[in-house]
Amino acid sequence: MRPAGQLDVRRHNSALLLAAVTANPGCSRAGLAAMTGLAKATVSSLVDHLVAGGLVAETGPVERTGRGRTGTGLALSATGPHGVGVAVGVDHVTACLVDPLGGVRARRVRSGDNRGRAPEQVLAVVTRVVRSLAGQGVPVGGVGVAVPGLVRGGVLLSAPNLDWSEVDIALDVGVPVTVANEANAAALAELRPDGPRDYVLVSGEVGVGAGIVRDGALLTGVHGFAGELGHLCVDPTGPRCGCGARGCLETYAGTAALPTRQAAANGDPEALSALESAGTRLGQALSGLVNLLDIPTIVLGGDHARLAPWLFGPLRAELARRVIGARWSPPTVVASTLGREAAALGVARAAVDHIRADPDSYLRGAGQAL
Amino acid sequence: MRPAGQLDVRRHNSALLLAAVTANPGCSRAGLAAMTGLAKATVSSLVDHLVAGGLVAETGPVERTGRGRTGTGLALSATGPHGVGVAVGVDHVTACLVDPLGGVRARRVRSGDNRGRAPEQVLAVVTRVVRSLAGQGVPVGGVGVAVPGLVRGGVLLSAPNLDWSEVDIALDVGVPVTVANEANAAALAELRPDGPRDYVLVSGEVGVGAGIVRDGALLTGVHGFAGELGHLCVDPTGPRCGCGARGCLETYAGTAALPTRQAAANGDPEALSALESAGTRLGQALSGLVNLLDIPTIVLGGDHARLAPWLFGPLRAELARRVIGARWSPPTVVASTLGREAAALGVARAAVDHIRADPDSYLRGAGQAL
DNA sequence: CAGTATTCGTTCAGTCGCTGAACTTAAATC
DNA sequence: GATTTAAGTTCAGCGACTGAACGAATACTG
Repeated sequence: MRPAGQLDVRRHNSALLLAAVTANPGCSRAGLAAMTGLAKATVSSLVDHLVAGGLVAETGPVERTGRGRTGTGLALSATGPHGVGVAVGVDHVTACLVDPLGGVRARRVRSGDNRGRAPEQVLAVVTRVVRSLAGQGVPVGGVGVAVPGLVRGGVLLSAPNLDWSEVDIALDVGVPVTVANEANAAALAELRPDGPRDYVLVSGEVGVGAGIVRDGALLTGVHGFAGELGHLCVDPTGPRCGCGARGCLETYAGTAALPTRQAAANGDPEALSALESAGTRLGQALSGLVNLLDIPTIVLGGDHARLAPWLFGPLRAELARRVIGARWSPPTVVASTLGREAAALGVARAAVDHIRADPDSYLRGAGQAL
Repeated sequence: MRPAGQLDVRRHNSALLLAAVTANPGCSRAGLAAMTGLAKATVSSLVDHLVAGGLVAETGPVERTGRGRTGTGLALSATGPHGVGVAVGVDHVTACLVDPLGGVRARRVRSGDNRGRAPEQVLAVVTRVVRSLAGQGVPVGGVGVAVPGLVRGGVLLSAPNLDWSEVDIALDVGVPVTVANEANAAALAELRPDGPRDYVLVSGEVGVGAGIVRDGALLTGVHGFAGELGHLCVDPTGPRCGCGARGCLETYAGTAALPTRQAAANGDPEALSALESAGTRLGQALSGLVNLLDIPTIVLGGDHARLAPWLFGPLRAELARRVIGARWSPPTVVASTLGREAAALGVARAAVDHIRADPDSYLRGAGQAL
C-alpha cells in the first residue's frame, strides 16, 4: 500500500468520470454529476481536463424534452489514444488498430510460417507492422503483443509451438508495450462494456488455453502462468501428451484431435465421434474449473467456436452432471463470434487500459507519443 | 465505483498505518512515517485517532542505540476488538476467541452429533457459545461462522453432511456476522503476516474442499461456491460419487477412502495402497488447479495433514509430472499444523477483517458493541 | 557537568481537491 | 416578452496532507 493524498482522489474521480462517459456517450456534465454522485463543480473541473487532454470530446447540444438549458453532450474522443495489438501465431502475424471505443480501425496480416524462425526476425516484422499502424495519423497510447506461450513480465518464457524460449518481447516503439498469453488476450477481447464480467474463454489454437476473467480482470496467477487448461488431466490412463504426462485435455480437444468443420457438417461418423469425445472431455475439464472457481459462463473460442454446434451438447451434459452449484446457478456456454482476430483485438484494447484506469496520470504525463 | 473525497484518503491512510503497526509492533511514530512515506504530522494525527479509538496502544519508550530523543512504541492494542469464530461440524461445535493479533484467547467445544439435527437447535448452541466467549470482558468486533457446505451471502444453501439446506445463519448478537465455507475458513487460518499470500488449502473433512487464497484474499467465485475440489473428476470411469457423477476426487481422497493414521503407521499394506492412490489422485487434481491458477503453494489440512507423510511422495511426483510451470517455479507442498481448530480460527480472524481494512470507519461508527 | 548534536513528536501556515450555494446562461413554455 | 426550468460556472469554505519550524528528550563530548 502507498500513502494516499488529494492527487489520488483526483485520479480516482477522473477514472470514474471517464468510465461514466464511456458507458453513457452523449451525456451532459449535469448528467454525470447525477450518475456519479460528484458535485457539478467537480465534474466541470475534471471534464475540462479530460477534454483539454483529448480523451473526451464535446459532441454538441444534447436532445432533451421539457424546458431548461440544453446540456453539452460528452463522449469519448475519436481522436483519443488508440491501441495497437499484434498476435504472433505459428503461421501468421495479425495486427489491428483500435479506437478509444474499442472498434477496429485498421488491420494488418502477414502470413508466413513462424515456426522455428528466429525470434528477432519475427519481432522485426512485428515492429514494422506496429509502425505501419501507428502511422495512420491517430495517437497511439500503447502496444500489446499476444504470443502462444508462457509469459512472465515482458518475456516469453516458452512457446513450444514456435519452438521459442526465453524471448524478451521488447519493441522499440515510443509507447508502453504489454505482452500477454494468446488465450488471455482472446479472453480480454470478449470483455465488453455491456457483457458479462466473469467468464472463461477457452481458446482452441493448436493447444488448448483458457483466459479466466473475474470481475472484469484477468486471473493471471502468481507468475502469469494461469489458464493452462490444455494440460488438465481428464483420464490418467489416456494417451501420452506432448508435455510428457498422460490424458491431458489437449490430446482429446486440441486442434490435432478435432475434425474440420467441413467433415462435421458432412456428417462424417469419425468426425462426429471425435467431436462427441472432445465435447465430453471439455465438459469434464470445465466442470472442474467451474467447481473450483465458480465462474458460471464459458465462452468457446478459436477452433472450438467454429465447432461449437457439435460440442455444445456433450459439453453441457457433462456440466449439468458434474457442476455442484448447477442447481442454484447452471453454467452457460456460448461461442465467441470474434474469429481469428480475437487475440490481437484483446491485447490492443488491454494496451490502452492503463489510460482508462488512470486518465489523470496520463494527462499529467502528457505522454502522447507516436 | 464511488466518488472519492478527503474522507477516503483518511480511510486509506488509517488502514495503511494500522497495517504498518501490525507488521512492526513497537515502532515509533517517526518510524511509521519513514516506512509509509507519510509526513510525520499526518502520522501523529492518524495515530492519535487510532489510540483514542482503542485500536493501537502506546507500549512505552522504544529501545534505541545512539543519541536523540527516544520514540514512543506503538502496537496493536490487546484490548482492541476481538473476533469470535465458530465452526459447525458434523459431530462438534468448535469456537474460539482471538485477540487483535490473531492469537487464541479462549476456546469452547461442544461435542454431539449435529447430523440431521434441526438447524435452529444447533444455531441456538452457536449463539450460546458466542455469548459465552463474548462475556470474557473484551470487546468483540465481529463473529464468524464456518459451515461445511455451500454458502451464499449469509445463507447455508446446502450441507449434505449435516443434511441441511437453505439455512439462514443469522445470530442475534450485536455485531456483524460473517458466514463462510469450512474449507475457506480453514484457508484463512493459514494466512499469517509473515507467511505466503498465495496458496491453496486442501481441507479433508468428510468431503474434500479447497480454499484458494490469492494475494491474501480468498477467491470466492461469483456466487461464493469456489473451491469445490472434491468433485474434480480424476477418472471418468471411476466409482460413482455421492454427487451422482463418476470418478470424483472425493471417492479417492475423501475421509471415507483414507485409512487411520494408526493403520498407516503400522505399515498396513491396504492402508499404504489407499494412501498411494489418494496421494496420486490428489496430485492429479491439484496439478489441474495449479495449471489453471498458477498458485504454487499447496497446504494440506484436516485428514490430509495428519496423513501428509504418506501423501507427500505420490502427490509431489504427480505435480512434478503434470504442472506446466514446474520448470520455472516448482510448486511446494506443506502440511498444516493447525489441527481441528483451523476453521474456527480462520473465521474468527476474518470476522474482524473489516476493522483492519477500514479502521477509520470503525472509529467513526464508534460501534464497539458487546 | 555544561554544551552540543541528534532524533522524536507537535504546531502551524500553505496547498490542493471537493462541496454547496449563488450566479449566469440558455432554452421552452405561457 | 415574461417566466420557468435546467446547465454550467464562480467562489468561499472545509478537510486532509505537507514541509518547515519548534520544543522536548536523550546521548555524546570536552
